[in-house]
Amino acid sequence: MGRPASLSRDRIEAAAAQIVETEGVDALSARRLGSELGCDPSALYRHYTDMDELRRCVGDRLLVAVRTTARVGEPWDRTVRRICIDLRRTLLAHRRLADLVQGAPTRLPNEVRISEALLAALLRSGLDPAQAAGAYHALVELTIGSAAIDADVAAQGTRAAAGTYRTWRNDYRRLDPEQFPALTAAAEHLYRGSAADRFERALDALLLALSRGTLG
Amino acid sequence: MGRPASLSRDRIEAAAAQIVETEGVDALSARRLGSELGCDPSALYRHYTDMDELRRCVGDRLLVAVRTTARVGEPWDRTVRRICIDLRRTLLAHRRLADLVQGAPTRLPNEVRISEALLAALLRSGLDPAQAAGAYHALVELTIGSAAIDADVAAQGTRAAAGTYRTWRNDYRRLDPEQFPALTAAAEHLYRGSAADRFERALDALLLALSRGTLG
DNA sequence: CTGCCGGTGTCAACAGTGTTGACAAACCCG
DNA sequence: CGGGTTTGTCAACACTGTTGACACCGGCAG
Repeated sequence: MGRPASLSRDRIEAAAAQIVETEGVDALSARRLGSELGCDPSALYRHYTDMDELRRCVGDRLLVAVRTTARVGEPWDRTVRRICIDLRRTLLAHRRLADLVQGAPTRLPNEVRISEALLAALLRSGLDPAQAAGAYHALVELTIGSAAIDADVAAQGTRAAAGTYRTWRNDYRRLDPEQFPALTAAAEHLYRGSAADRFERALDALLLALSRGTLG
Repeated sequence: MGRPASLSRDRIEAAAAQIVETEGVDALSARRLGSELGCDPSALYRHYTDMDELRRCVGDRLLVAVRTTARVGEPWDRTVRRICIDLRRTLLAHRRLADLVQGAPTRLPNEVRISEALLAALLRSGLDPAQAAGAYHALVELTIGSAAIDADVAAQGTRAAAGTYRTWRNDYRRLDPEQFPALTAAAEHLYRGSAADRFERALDALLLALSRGTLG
């Protein structure tokens, strides 16, 4: 009953995802989305309580790109590593998508799927559920944190990012060596290589600690 | 020469920090700050190019609370641990302060001070500058990530946070065990204890990996 | 069939936001 | 005293999320 719906959560989220992919999350506003859908902005409030709820749903939808199907014979730590790297890459693929996901867990389909895959791999490693939960939290914090920190620079593209990193190194190097001996000494090595490499090394360190039963 | 200034970066930032401490960063707007200072909002643009620049400066100012003076005879890993925990606590102390700091490094006074202290401790451990830089990145990513993830819940206060965590556990527990065996099995142990405890365990795992020269 | 109930989209409006360009006040220097 | 310069004021623009009244229109009951 009622007037036939021309909108649906699916159609709305598809259009919203399109906007986010091409223009970044900052371009996603009620009016912009309305014009894309050919409807009044206020119509969106018939399907979502908030723009915030809509944003969370779009954020989760974009997480479909994270692959979680475990490959046969793959060791647990390779699975975990692959998922975390994929998750981080997906978060960085769209400008500031990380903003939509960080904070409270959404418990939406894709997030649940990724959590299940991570925990399954951790349990497969022989950890008991409590230890697996601790490891899960540590891995997610590192992954989301890395994505949040790198989001702005990653949005520039790799060429521009390299220039930005060089600028930062120079800024640190130019500090007074008397006052900041460690920082000036290490300046040359800060923000070296790609952010992805730095993340993977941190991830490997954490995974090694996990495999030795350090955490939990 | 020129009209005598009634505003200054110091006075502006002090008022802004006051607003952030009492009402959270969302309350910090040009108009709100102007009314606090008894001046027109547009006057702020004589002292900062952007509201974004102003926010970064305020964010850095609030980092004064992070203690970095190394205690005599303190082992390097205790120093690192203390600074990271203090940094995370400070970021969580003000509603969404983490938002102001994450992203690009500001290279403002307090951030430089904290970076210097962290790198000094890492160099003291015997790492070479390149390894210290890698360790620094890993530690900062974990710390900022933890703060970013916990920000919303931490703003509720510890009592309400416990209830929120219980709700999440219940949501995960109620999932279909056929489809999500690992998640339902570990649900009981997710978001257990305080977020600070979870962070410290992750931090310890990372520190242990560092001390064994895993990273870098 | 009529009439109404209720879901859906439209419209106008409110209260915010950051930001800019023209203007005026107030000082220093020549 | 008359510029020149800095600093704050004012009004305006282009946005944002959100709400309440209204109109549309289908299915169901009488």
